[in-house]
Amino acid sequence: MFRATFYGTLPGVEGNWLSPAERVAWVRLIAVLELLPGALDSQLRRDAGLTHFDYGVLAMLSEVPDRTLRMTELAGYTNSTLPRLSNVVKRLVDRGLIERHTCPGDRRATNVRLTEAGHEKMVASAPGHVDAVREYVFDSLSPEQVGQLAEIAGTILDRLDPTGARRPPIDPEAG
Amino acid sequence: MFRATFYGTLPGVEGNWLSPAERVAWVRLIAVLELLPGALDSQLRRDAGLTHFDYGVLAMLSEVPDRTLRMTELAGYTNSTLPRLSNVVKRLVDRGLIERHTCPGDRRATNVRLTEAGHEKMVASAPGHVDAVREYVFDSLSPEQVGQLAEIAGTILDRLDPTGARRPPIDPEAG
DNA sequence: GCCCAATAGTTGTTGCTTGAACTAACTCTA
DNA sequence: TAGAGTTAGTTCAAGCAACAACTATTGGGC
Repeated sequence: MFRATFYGTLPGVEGNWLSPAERVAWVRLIAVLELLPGALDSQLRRDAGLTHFDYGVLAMLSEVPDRTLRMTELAGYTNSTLPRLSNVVKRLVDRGLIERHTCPGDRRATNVRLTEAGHEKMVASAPGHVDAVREYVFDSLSPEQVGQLAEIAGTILDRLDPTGARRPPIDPEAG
Repeated sequence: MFRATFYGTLPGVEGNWLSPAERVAWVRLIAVLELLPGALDSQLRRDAGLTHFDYGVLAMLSEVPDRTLRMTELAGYTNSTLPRLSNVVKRLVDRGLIERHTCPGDRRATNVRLTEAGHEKMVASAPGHVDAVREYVFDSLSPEQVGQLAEIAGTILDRLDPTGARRPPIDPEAG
């Protein structure tokens, strides 16, 4: 068996390399990072004609009061950027799933609102998507592991997004 | 505070929704999935002029015997596809970091080999990249969490890649 | 009241990924 | 030793994302 450690060490070269345990965790995390988004995208494209990002936008809107959010706020909550969101929103508007309104109070700003057709799209596609999420992730994790995953991902997020601007307020009792 | 749970429940609609604990874990995992690849990419582009995928290709080659792999094998180990790898390899060949050789035994196949320049590129960029990995991920995780992360990611990978074709053999003692 | 900086979005360009064709080479079978 | 089917890899077109440049609006200072 050869020593394909993939990341984290280069034999004979000085460096603050990862430990063996860290290397194993890192290789697997990278693989999940590379495979899971594609798997989620495939399921949603096939069953709902939506990208995972489209779904995230609609899901976010479907759960806020009045089903309306500012572009900037929505970009933050979907871990995205304004230019990317602007293009996606344009397509979703063309498909009648959301609508744009210039904010009356601040005419620079744009409010995005889920339409009734958009809500119906979510009603039709969310259960199937959640089934896929269960299949890929939660069905094979123990309750302890779910808690560990939340802790670990939260810790990593604190490093990636120290200000917390990208995290919408969550009420764990909701639902 | 509103109830932005983002994924996993649609009030008033039937569905096998996620539990509150699962929702928290899922929202955070999604955020890591969306932010971490971009963060790794930025560091490598800035400091080494490589994408994270480029780096993965070079890293994989740098750690196998003779620094040589088949295209198909390399595509599998980098969680990629043949078309994608084909384009990336073309660019890396143009930059002199790797070279292509038709396999003598099977003239359909192509062997890709890390050049000396490619190895030097890795020597120059790997330590900085590992520092970034530490900063984003491992510096703030306990040893127990590293083990938990390996377990959890491994379990998810079993679902995403049941055949294991995408996982190179790993020797945790290596390094 | 006017000017300058900051904020909110959009657009346009460039590059990359994906998926579908396509070529070339190999293997198995009759 | 054909022919059929499979495997390896490349190429092409379409769609999406990142980055930079741009417009429009607001607010603050003099």
